[in-house]
Amino acid sequence: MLMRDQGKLLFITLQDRTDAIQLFVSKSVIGDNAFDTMTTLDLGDWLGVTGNIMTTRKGELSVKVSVAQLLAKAVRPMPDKWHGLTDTEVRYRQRYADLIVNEDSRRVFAIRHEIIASFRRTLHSQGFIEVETPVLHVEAGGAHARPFVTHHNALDMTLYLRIALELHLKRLIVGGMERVYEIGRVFRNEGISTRHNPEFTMMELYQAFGDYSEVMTLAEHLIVTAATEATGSTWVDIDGVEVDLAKPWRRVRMIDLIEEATGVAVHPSHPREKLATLAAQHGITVDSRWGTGKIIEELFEVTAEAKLREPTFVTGHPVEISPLARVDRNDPFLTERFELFVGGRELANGYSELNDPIEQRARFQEEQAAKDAGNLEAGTVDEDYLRALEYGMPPTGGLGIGMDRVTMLLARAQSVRDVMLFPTLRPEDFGS
RNA sequence: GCGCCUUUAGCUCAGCUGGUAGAGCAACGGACUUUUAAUCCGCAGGUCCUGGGUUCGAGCCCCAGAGGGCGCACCA
Repeated sequence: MLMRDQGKLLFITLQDRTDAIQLFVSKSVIGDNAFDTMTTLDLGDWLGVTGNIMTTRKGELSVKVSVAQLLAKAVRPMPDKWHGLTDTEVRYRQRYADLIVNEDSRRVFAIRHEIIASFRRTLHSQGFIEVETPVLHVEAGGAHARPFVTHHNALDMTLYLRIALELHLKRLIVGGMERVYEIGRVFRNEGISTRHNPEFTMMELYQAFGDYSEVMTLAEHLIVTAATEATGSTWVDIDGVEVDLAKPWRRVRMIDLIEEATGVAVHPSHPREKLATLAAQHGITVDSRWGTGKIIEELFEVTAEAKLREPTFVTGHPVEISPLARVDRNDPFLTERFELFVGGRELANGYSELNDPIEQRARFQEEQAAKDAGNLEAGTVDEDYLRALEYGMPPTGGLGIGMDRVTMLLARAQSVRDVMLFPTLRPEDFGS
């Protein structure tokens, strides 16, 4: 609440999560004692009132207070009522204070909620079942990332916080659930930036009898629908330019984007020496362990990725960098995979799932070999997952969307910390 | 991990060539019966992020450290 004291009259702005209303408090109405108590109220106190609706002379809809009750006292001084709270560190550490004071902060988290609710409605309407899978993993698979490591005392075993939802959800496709999704936290033990927080929220879905093309269509539908339902518009700001998400999104192969950018046609089947030379010309230090697929990915990241302002599905990732994706039915060196880029940022990733247990084992073994050679992000052989595939997984399309980044886009936030209620920070020093 | 920037009252910020710390709002005391962050008068409020150093004297200069921001790296 915020008070304007006028002697024998008080004007108080009372605010809750939905709106604000003015209170009109007259000394002659509530009596001297009650009035004196009211004048001791402070900015931020929680107040309950009863009274009649009235309009003041200036036309402000108000509650003419007959009874008021202090519900809770704000003992700590509120931030400045005009300038608000702008110190980013305090806004992130003391989100409660930020939310009390900054309407824009409340707006961002309202949008975040509406986006997630919209996703759930869309998926529900298309027959997807929401599930929950383990956060504590015996092996951290489904993505290339360094995991957080923890320990279970009673079982005396090492456990990893999940880096992806993928492998458990596909076990459920094997189990015949056909359309499943999970919206959940994943953890990656890596750097922090305006686009990265160690824990973040992913939505992953798997659709039996689908493929990467159908899943791209679904990704587009999910995000455009969420934009409309959460913000009332399909327009977003990308690097200062207004872009309409409703315009159909381009689909283009990674190797074609590299050719656009460099003027040189590339393909994972080309001689490694040729690709390594091209990469070096673009300032890439080529690691001796990289195959042609990894070099192509690096070329894409350096020459093309940052230019992808408008929503773009980049497709056809090399097999080498896509251990869980099915090989392209028309090109044995590429996969039926895509990543969605908006404003130069990756928002989503998906593919036609690899469902051949023999080929999957071979891919896992390559991952394991890379890990043994010192690649900390490489995967391992997940025997239970292979056993699941041996029971038979139907052709399946899979999709993962970074919910925080979608929220950044739709809420027009500049940092991922602005769309997470409690971003990861170093611990605060409270003295001793 | 590297670079740049930043840290002064509860909040938002000033603080000159090094001379002993300020404003507005909030708080506190008082006046006011139709105000819209913003009436008027008065009063109080400080580990100038921390620790060293230079100096007669440091918020300011130097060194080291801490928190935060941004960029790079990392993040398929």
